[in-house]
Amino acid sequence: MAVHNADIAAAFEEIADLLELGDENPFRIRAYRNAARVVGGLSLDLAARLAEGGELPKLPGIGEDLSAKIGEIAATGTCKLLEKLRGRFPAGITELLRLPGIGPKRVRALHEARIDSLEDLRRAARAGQLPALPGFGEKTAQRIQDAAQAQLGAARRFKLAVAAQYAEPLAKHVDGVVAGSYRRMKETVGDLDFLVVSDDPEKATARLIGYPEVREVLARGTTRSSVRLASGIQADLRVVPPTSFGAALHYFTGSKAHNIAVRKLGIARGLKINEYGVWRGERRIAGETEQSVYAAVGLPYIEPELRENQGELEAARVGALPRLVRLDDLRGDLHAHTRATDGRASAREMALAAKAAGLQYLAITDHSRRLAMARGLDSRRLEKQMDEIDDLNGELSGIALLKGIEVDILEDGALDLPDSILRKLDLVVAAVHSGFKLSRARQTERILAALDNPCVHVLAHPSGRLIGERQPYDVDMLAVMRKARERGLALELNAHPDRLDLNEVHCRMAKDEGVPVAIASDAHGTDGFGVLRYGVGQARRGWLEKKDVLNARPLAELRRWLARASAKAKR
DNA sequence: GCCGTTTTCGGCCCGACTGTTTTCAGTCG
Repeated sequence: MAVHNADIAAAFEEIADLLELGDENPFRIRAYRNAARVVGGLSLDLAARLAEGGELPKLPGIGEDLSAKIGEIAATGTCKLLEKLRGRFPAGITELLRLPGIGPKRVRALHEARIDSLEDLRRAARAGQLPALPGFGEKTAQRIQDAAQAQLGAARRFKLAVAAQYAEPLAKHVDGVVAGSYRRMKETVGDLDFLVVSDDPEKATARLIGYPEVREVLARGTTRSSVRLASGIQADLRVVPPTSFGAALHYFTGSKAHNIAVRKLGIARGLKINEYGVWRGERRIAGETEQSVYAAVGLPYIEPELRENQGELEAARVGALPRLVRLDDLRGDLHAHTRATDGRASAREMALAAKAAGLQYLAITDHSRRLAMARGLDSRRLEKQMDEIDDLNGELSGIALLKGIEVDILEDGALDLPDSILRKLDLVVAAVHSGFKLSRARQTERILAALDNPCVHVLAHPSGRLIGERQPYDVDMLAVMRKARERGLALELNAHPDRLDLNEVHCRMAKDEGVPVAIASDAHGTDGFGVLRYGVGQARRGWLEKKDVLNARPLAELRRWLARASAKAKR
């Protein structure tokens, strides 16, 4: 059973939770949480590296002890400390920590009253036992009871595109900007953070509370308030004076780990950084803009998508920040469907919509025959579509159509259409749409075999995940990347907000491995190109620059790349 | 548990809101 970085991170999180329940040194607990975050966000597979006899890289905040624990968990799936801590508390008690309004102190109080699970908690709440516990009053007890019953423990996160539908109108309503993980373009958003500049906080707060979608006011203070919207999403509002705008925006954009790291840099320079500014003693020396905050600690501006304390501060210090790809860098789109299969528009309509979206080329890549549900194309229908595209290219100006296919990778790694027809296309995108449950070894072997087919140019949605719905299939992504590199192929970053696949970690891996990434809309209708902005957001979180993105190249250059990939295959 | 152009020991980000705790702890972001 392979141990993944996510498993190591989960073990460290659980250790942190259990140490917290044991009232251990908070800085030791923080060290474990930090290690969980660092390991979880790493593109290098640590267990695989160790299994090959390699060394662990030097990781920030991970010293001798945590390195040894990584080795232990990589080898055995667990570690002695974790097992010892698990023995100290009943199984499942950490789920209580996930409830809003409950932290380690109250979980301990519950534990002492023999309340050790969500089920125990519901029973005790119904029996009216909670208010009598130390540190609990009527209101706390009621809040916890509501949360336990509503299963709020499984903190709900919203896909970025869904959050956008709530965030943007509300930002307009309160005349503020959205900060938080939304601004960092994280693929899912837990709550919405709004920042309003005003010398009249009362008025700004009243506007939030008066928003028609507000269902519940969770907190209401002089500068900060929180509400829950009808959709279930929580919105937090902060009001600051104009002189503090930059410091506040920086603070509320996060991430928390990035902010802590920046504040530490401040401390080293004798500065205090909070949401009101950068302070030397009583004097504010910066804070009107985010740039001024970074400048105060000797750094250039850092883009929000990079602010995860995953190396961006070190890169900033040595002038090595990436110049992140932008939406307007995209010249074309390499994955779109038409009515011929499961799309909703004709090739002509899609071409015009792509042109209107500012693109210069669009690959038509309908499904292949195996995907019967989508009326996938066989060779005969594909030939017909190719003729249609030739005609359209003769007729349309300002947009070029590429003849392509999204061909299924069958379970044995063969492609769903014969090479004889695939060779006639401009672009072949290969994709897995079945057999998600294959073992890691078989899945990897299957995909590597498909990438060895000389006709293939791009691997679509490489992990197969659907955010919040379907786990990625188990595949050795590093092996896939190395094969793509060897063959001169690209990997797709499918920009559909349900997919965002490659994820940010794999984007960074692709960059490190020198594999170009195609940011593709997978549009099924003329309104399908708007999602490219989410793909670009994810690419930016993965440190990708214009030069790393295949479809940021002009058409002539793309054609040369496609020809080279094909020529390489023929050798 | 980590870490060092003040330190190998003694620090470790900072502030707001709530509820119950009569002066502040717990939780959250």
